[in-house]
Amino acid sequence: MGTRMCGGEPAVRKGPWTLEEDLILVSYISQNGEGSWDNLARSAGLNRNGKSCRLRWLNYLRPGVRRGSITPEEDMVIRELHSRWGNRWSKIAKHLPGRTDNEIKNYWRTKIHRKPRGRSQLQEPCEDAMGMGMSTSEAASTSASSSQSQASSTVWDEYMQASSLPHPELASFAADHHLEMAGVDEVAAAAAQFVPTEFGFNDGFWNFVDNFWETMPVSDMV
DNA sequence: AACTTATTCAACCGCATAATG
DNA sequence: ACATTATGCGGTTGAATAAGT
Repeated sequence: MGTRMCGGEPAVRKGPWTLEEDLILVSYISQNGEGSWDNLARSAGLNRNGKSCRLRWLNYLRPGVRRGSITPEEDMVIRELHSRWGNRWSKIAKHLPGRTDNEIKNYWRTKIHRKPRGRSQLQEPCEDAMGMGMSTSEAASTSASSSQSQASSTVWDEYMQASSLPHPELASFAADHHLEMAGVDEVAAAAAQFVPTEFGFNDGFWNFVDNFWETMPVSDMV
């Protein structure tokens, strides 16, 4: 996989992103902003198509993207919103700060609405993740995914040291994640005090978000 | 230890819609 | 009004790895 050759011409790269590509993409966007993805890919010198760049940025490299296990509160929100909207992953993701549609979709498929793949279908019935005690596979997944997600964190480590990026505006964060949520202004204002000056959000911010879910009934959200 | 099966999740694909000329 | 291009979304796949035998 990865690069495919086509009549000797180097094809547009596919497959997993390398550290170098991540760095190129991040530093390019930090200087020129996101959008115009096809053009961005060309201008940045990335041998990728625009869609691939967009996906990589939105799901993994963008500041504020939250990694790690889905919390019980998030699980609850996902279930509630899915019951209301169905597979509207991006819409659901807007109500889960830092989570992406892709991540929620994967979570739903693998943890909530488990549909066995592969040969043996006679596996255990849909185990309900409501138990929330993360199953053994959950714990395993953290280490399983480490190889790839670790690449991203390494990128950030290097990037943080090498660049002096302006801090992303909280407003844009709120716009990205809370747009349709009731009380967005209050959330943004209250969360602002936790936002550190460096790139990214600190624990206080996420604690705030977690607490927010406890106090904000799902039914209050648009 | 070697092999098989199950699981996870990053990334791709195709389609729909929006934006632009 | 139409054609073309860009963007966004949801479904699906496949490599990597864990778990089981």
